[in-house]
Amino acid sequence: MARVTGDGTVGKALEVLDQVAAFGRPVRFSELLAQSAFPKPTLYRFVQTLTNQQMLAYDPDRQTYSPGVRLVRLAHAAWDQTTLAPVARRHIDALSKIVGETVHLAQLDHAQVLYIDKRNAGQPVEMYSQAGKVGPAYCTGVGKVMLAFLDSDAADNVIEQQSFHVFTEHTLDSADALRAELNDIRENGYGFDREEHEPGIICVAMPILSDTGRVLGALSVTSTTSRTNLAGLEAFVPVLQDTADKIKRDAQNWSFPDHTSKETTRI
Amino acid sequence: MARVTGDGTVGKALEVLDQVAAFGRPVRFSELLAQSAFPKPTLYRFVQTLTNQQMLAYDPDRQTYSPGVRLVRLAHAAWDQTTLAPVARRHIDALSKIVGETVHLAQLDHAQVLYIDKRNAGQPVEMYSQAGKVGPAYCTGVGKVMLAFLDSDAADNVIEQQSFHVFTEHTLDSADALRAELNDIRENGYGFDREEHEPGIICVAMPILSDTGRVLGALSVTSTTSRTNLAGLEAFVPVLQDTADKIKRDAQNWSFPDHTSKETTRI
DNA sequence: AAACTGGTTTCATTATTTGAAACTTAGTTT
DNA sequence: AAACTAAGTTTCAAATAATGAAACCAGTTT
Repeated sequence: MARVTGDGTVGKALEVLDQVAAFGRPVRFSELLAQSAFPKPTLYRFVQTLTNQQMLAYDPDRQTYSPGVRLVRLAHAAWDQTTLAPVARRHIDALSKIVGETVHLAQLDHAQVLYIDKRNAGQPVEMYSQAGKVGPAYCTGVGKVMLAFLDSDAADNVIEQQSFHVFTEHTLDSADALRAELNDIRENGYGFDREEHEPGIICVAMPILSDTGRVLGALSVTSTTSRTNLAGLEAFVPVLQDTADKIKRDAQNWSFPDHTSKETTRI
Repeated sequence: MARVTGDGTVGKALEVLDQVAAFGRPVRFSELLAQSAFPKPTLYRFVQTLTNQQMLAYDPDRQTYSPGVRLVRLAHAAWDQTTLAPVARRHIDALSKIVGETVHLAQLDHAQVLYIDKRNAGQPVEMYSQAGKVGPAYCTGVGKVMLAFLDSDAADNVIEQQSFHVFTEHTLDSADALRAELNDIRENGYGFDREEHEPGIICVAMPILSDTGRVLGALSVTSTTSRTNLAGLEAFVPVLQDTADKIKRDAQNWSFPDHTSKETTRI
């Protein structure tokens, strides 16, 4: 019988790590145990191991576990090497200046949208508090445009995992409704969020596709129904397209500076 | 014979993850193999597992691995729940406004200094590019003040792992020199970086200690020898102390808002 | 003091990891 | 095109590590 987790011991340990992170607050061992599939000593050892490895942090005063600092270090590397953020940075700066609205850069993680960067028109950026956040794929602009351009196996797989929780009266509430919408998006090359996630919040979203057609990520410009409407947002499509093209191009040419002997450098 | 890694299979897998992250750029399997202690099939399986788990990302076009996006999501949770950043935010904002110099907030990760937040006097913040960076503990202000207040077993362990690479003519170049310095710091309650890491760069650093005496992190105010000197920086000690106390207090009272039914929320 | 709760350890059983060797591509060279 | 090479992948028996029922050890509560 195939295990849910797969990937042996390492997969199980990472499952525990996710479980802790999902709590959103420091948790006690017993709380984890209560909702864990693992027997007590097994879970105990995983938690011990992860704590040793600084993947979890243990607060002896409160006797709680939370995600460890080692993750912050690793994520810095991930953000820098794997995400579109470093290549896209200057392009979304420019985009946000032109459109004067909030701009998001996102990628897919499992079946969710992972926000990688954000420009809050005008405001200085508060990065870490935003990047790393996840959102639903089926009811966000960036989510839908990315789904629309996945190959159909991958798309099916992701669609299957959507919750179709109804946030507003415009939320797409079924796989069929979503598939229809994805067809439209494929036709147009871009998509909207029509107050599907939060009332009064609308956006235009544009996929970032590689030359070979792989989905690299997505961009969106967000606004409110009090300031504009879908037609108003649609006017941004050319500049969004242009920005997406530039990011695509840079992402493909990007080659990492070879700092072979990297002694730790000044922050 | 005790393994270096310890922590069984999970520890080994995480060692591989670190190895990939340390490269600072996408790497091929063969590059990893060349510098790995693991035999080919073992390393191969670890890389496979980690990729399945999205802890690594595989680029099929270039046939390279890099740290995966799952880390970004996990780190968001870590930054939010485990680090001092969210509690310290308003205090370091205030501090940076008062002193008008660059302010750092750091914690220890393994034997290194991990920068958690930063205020770049005046400039708008560019967070992600900075938070997550690591630096040496033996030649930075924040590193030394944290070491000084660790209990002696932990300190010994960390000191043992320092490279004592000589960056400038003022860099402490031995465990003995460092230990002497740590004694002074323990006496005073704060410490300096006397151009030990980079010529012309100096700082005052203050540990953030819990009521029970545990090291929670450290704060520093950084400047240049062209703008001020150690005596000038020492004038900031009272306000640094005050800020550290406030962060300590808030960290201890901090209780996480209980969003039990956390549907994904807007970014 | 007995019962309970939350956390930790033991140890024989079981399942997983391990790695030498063999194999498969894909790319070069003769 | 055959022979060589390098990089990546699979096999399989032996070695090792993970597993979890049960027992144990604090503190607390009844």
